[in-house]
Amino acid sequence: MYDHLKIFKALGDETRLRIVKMLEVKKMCVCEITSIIGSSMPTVSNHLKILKEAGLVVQDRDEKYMNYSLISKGDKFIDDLLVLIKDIDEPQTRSDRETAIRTDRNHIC
Amino acid sequence: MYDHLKIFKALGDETRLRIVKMLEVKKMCVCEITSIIGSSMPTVSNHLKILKEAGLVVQDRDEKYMNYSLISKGDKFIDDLLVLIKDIDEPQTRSDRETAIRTDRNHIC
DNA sequence: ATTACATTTAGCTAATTAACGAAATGACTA
DNA sequence: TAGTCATTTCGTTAATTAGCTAAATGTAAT
Repeated sequence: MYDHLKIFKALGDETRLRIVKMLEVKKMCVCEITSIIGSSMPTVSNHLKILKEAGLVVQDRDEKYMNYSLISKGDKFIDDLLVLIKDIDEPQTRSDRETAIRTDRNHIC
Repeated sequence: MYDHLKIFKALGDETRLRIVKMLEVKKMCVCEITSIIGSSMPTVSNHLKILKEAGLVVQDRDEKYMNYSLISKGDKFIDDLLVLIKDIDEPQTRSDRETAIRTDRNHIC
């Protein structure tokens, strides 16, 4: 499967698009994302893997947490795509972003 | 399902991405597309419906043929996305485009 | 070492998706 | 009205996908 197809497949899933839109506002660890998405941790972890393999997100460890964030300087196609996605403003993902801002990982994880 | 998700789902299928890339080079009727894609006409017709409902392609009748083409002036998100997609150059879709140029509907349909 | 966060695997549902052939229907042309 | 291109529907099959729980493993901090 070629890269661009992989990218569109990654984004063509509601849960993964929700995750991408949340990561626009802040870096998040798996358990924060899990608490907002409402799926199990293995499920969320797998979605993150798919996003990572599509080149959309990157991970870095922050002490005991694994932080996920949108890739900042990657492929031109992906950078431009992420700019386009920033303009998406839709009730579910907006609510997720507001929740994400209010969420403190020290209370959740 | 909200619009942007519908768009990514439409593009997250190899056959439909092939169709989009072919439509970059010319308007095509269903039987031309069918002959290049190699699926049955009902199948291709359904893919075109999905692309149409995502707002990516439009149709217009040209005599006995139904021409499909990429939307030229639509939603800003879609316009920008189609610009990004233009840069995709990958063996399968390139070959499709070359075939499309060489294809004469009067011989095929 | 133990704890905490994360990932992976396995085995399992359930839902969705893509495809087919065949047949009926539409839409338009000649 | 007969022919052609296109669409839709039906019934079916096969593959993929998303989700779960449970359990094992990895990784790093305390």
